[in-house]
Amino acid sequence: MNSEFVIAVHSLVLLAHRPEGMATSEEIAENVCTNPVRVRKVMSCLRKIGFVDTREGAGGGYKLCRRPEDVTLADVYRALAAGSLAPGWCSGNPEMNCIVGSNMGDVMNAVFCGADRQLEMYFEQITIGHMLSRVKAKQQA
Amino acid sequence: MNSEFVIAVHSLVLLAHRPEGMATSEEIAENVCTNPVRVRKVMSCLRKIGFVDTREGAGGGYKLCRRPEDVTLADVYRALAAGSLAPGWCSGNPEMNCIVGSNMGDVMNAVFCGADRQLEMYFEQITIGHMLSRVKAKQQA
DNA sequence: GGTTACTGTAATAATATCAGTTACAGATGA
DNA sequence: TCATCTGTAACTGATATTATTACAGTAACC
Repeated sequence: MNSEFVIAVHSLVLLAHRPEGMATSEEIAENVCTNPVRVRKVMSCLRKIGFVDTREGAGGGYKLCRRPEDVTLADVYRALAAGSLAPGWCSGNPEMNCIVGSNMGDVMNAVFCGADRQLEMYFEQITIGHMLSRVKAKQQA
Repeated sequence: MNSEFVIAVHSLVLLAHRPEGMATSEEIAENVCTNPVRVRKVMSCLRKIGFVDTREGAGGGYKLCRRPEDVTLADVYRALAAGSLAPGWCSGNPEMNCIVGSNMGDVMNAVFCGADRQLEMYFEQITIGHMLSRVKAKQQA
C-alpha cells in the first residue's frame, strides 16, 4: 500500500479532531512524522476531490470541509492509491510462444483488479469518524 | 503486493500445465521472465509448505504435488505475502503528546490487518486450477 | 505598501528497497 | 566421475521512495 494513503487518512483524522478543523502543513507533518512538503502534496490532492479547503497566506492552512462520518477510506483510497495492489512488475510476456507465459499477465491483472475492488469495499465501511472514535477508544484503554 | 506472490502463482500454473507437472528453475524463470535464482528462492518456500517437491541433481527440478484445484491463491498469499499490505512505514509516534499522533499507528495497523483478512478471503476463492482455466480461455479468445 | 506566514510545485539529493548476477557447496542420476 | 540441477549467500546495479532545498504566488495584518 501506498504510504500517501496513510498520510492522507492520518491528516484527515487530525483535522477532524481539531476544534476548528484546521491545521498547517507543518503541524500536520509533525503529527504524522514526515516533512511538510509531502503533506502539502497529499493535501493538494484531497483538495482537488473536495475533502479539504486550503487557505494560503498568513493564518492559512487546511480545513476539513466534510463531516468526518461522510468521508470513507475508500474515497481516500480511490484518490491516492487505487490500483496500487498490483506490483509494477508483470510476469510473462504476450509475445511468448507458450499459453501460460503469454497470457499470465492479463489473467493476473484481472485477479488484482478484483482484489482492488474487494479492498475498496472493505474501506467503504470505514469513515474518518470511525477512525477518530477508535483513536479515542485506544487512548482510554 | 509482493512480486514473489506473482512469481509463485505463475510458476504453479506453469507446473499445472505441464503434462508431468515438472520444470527446472531455468525453464520457469524463462517463462516468468526473471532469473533462476529468484525462482529457486520462491520455490524453496513453496516446498516448505508442501506444494511442490524438488529433486536436486541431473534430471531434477520442481514438481507440483497437489491437485491444482486444491491450491488456492490464499495459500500462496499466506506463505509469501501475508501482511504486505501495510506499508513498512508507520505514521505518528506512541511517545507523542497528542491523542491522534500517539494512537494512529495502532489504529491504522488494525485497519490493515482487516484489509489483509479481506484480501485473503478473496484469494481463497481462486485456485491454481482456475488460473489455468482462465489462461486457456484467454488463449482461445 | 511592506512584512510575515502560509500553500503549490519543481528540482535535487539521500536513502531504502528490489532485482539480477556471480559463485559455489551439496545432491543425484547416468 | 561427470554433467545437471537445487540451495544459499554475497555482491552489484537499478528503481522507487523519502527528505531537502528553493522559490513563486497568495493572503492577513500592521
